Amino acid sequence: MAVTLRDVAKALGVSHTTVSNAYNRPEKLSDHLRQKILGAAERMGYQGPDPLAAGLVRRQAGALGVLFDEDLAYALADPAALLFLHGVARAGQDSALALTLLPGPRAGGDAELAARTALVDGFIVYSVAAGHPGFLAARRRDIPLVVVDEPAPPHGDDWMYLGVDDRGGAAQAARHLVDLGHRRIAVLVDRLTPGDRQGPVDTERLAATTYQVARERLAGYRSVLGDTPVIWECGGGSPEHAAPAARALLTGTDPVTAVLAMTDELARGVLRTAAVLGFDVPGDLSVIGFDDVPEAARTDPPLTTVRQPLADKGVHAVEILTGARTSEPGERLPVRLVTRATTAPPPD
Amino acid sequence: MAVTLRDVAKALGVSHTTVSNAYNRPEKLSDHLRQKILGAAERMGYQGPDPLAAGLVRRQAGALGVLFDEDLAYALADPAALLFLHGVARAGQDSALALTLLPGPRAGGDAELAARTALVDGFIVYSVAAGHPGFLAARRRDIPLVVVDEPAPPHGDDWMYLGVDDRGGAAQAARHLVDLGHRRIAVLVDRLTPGDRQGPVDTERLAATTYQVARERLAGYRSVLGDTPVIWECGGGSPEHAAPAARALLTGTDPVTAVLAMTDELARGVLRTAAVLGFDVPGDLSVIGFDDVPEAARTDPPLTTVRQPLADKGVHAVEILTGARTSEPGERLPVRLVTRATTAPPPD
DNA sequence: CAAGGTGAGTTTACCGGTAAACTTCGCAGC
DNA sequence: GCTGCGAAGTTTACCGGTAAACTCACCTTG
Repeated sequence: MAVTLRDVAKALGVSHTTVSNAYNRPEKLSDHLRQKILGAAERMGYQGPDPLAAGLVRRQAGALGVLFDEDLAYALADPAALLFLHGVARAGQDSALALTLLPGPRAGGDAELAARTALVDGFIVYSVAAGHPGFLAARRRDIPLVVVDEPAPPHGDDWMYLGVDDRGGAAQAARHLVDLGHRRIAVLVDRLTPGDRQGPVDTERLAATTYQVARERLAGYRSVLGDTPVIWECGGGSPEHAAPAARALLTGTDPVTAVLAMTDELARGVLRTAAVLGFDVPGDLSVIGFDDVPEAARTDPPLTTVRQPLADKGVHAVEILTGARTSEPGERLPVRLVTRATTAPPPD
Repeated sequence: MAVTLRDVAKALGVSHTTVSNAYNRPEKLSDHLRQKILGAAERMGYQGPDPLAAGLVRRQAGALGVLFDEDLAYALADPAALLFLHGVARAGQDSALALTLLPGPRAGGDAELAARTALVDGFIVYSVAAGHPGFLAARRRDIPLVVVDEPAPPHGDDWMYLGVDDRGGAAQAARHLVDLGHRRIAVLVDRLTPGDRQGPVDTERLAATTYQVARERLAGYRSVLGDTPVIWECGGGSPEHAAPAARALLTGTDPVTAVLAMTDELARGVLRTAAVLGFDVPGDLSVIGFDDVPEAARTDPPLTTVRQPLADKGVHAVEILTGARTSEPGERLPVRLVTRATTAPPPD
């Protein structure tokens, strides 16, 4: 039987509220009494006010929940997600908020249950599929929720939303290639819908796209390139997932001279595969990524990519959640092309 | 005023317990009534049982707290901490536990308050200075706590502990260099005590070491090398922190032929500085790290290092905390030298 | 000297649930 | 026809706090 606040109060002959105040509102009692109470508490083995009980009556948990699309371990392995989390952590720290990473839907854990019962004051939903059970459960709770990137709000005001100018960034990247003279260009996308489907994308498949970010970036590429580019779905976001696609696109009957990868991770995969196949980048092949994760500056050669402010996005998300910043509906942060060394005019 | 469980019960003329059971124990009531209750709840805008209230009476939070030595953002930037977190996340997910990252002591946040009030069922303390206020507060709570690496238990049973064979690993690394013929060897350590002191370490400073891991690894190095090696304190753990030290050691009057870095991050810094200064590794200089983070395999040339099972450590920590694994007091996981390409006999 | 303030506690009223023990009722077994 | 029993609910007793309103003695202040 744990010692409670009332036990301490009884032992000292004071009211339990006074003991509570000794912990939470030192100014409400004399210093002398406060020391006496704290001393007695220590002696009696009282652990201090129970956080759960305090949280219940205060109606706050002191933590922010972060929801990812997949496994937590996967999210931590993704440089973009990680950088975002950096921003969240930094901002959360400033508000003395802990960060609660919710278990993803993949593993044994039940993502819905987790989101329904998580002890948090708000949710940050990072790039999650529209039907994600955890997301659905989180939405039902009446604590603030901000969606980052994905899913896009169907009506514009279903939930607070924070994204970047995916379409504009993609257009910039495509424009850069066209300006360099490229005509045979391929687009690499991780996924168009949840699942691990891979291979070239036809019109029908393209129309079935559910991921909003993929849709926007593709729209951006196509706004410059029209229908010409081959689009290839990789079935996953890691560099390894890009290898088969890169191999096919570089060694096929009509090899491309440039690849627009929808993420830096995929771009890294392309770079690696190109090196293995003996292609020179950017001599034989140009590559552009998207995100500008820290690794992008360290690839060989350094990756030309579209920079989005990932860490800032994390900071913004927290600020929107805590009300420190008002979000215009559907806010989108700017992006810009960072020209490094993986792009050049096509051979000949 | 939010709708409560009792409101729903009243509206349907059933007992509030029955409504509670509709959510938590479906088998305790008929399917028909359950659907009726869930439907009414939906209609009335009831959000489901309040997690805080449920947590209070159940005496559990459904989350594990993770405590780092510094800023959260810093911890997320450290590959070793991150890999550890991977393991924790994986294991936590299997137990349907959320991961609560506590704000560190650096930023505005009060680490003690955070640890005292965190809504968690247990603490994982990762490599934290002995006097860390958050750690002290966490210890006072009567929920399980497992310390990883740091601080070492003064008496062996003050808290559950999980570490690795730092001393043995360091000895292996030193032995490898000696076997190759190296005699002028320097040791790079991030810190001996909290703070950012940097420079060569004299006997007095060495004796003042408070970080247990540093102490153990140094002991391991010195068990092979004796008092001969120069020890240099970098004042921090990032690759950048290693640069001044490397510069001094390589360009001084009596340049070393090998560096034992206490972490891979420092080793990476040495590699980088050596390259800048035109030293060939391993021709002119041998370097050994410690940890074997993923980056270690990708340095140029790939880093010889002492591998410790970081992710497994995370898994173990969770298992110990949840009681799925019994920890022998002061358990230490094995390490082993991974010989890659940064070590060779000294020049001439 | 009465009115008003302030410091230091106390009283009272929740916060929103869950679990264990208990009641009822229909039905199978002997 | 009596006993036993499981299913389906209900009753009762907490869980461990916090906040707002109130009391009361002691000071100021005009």
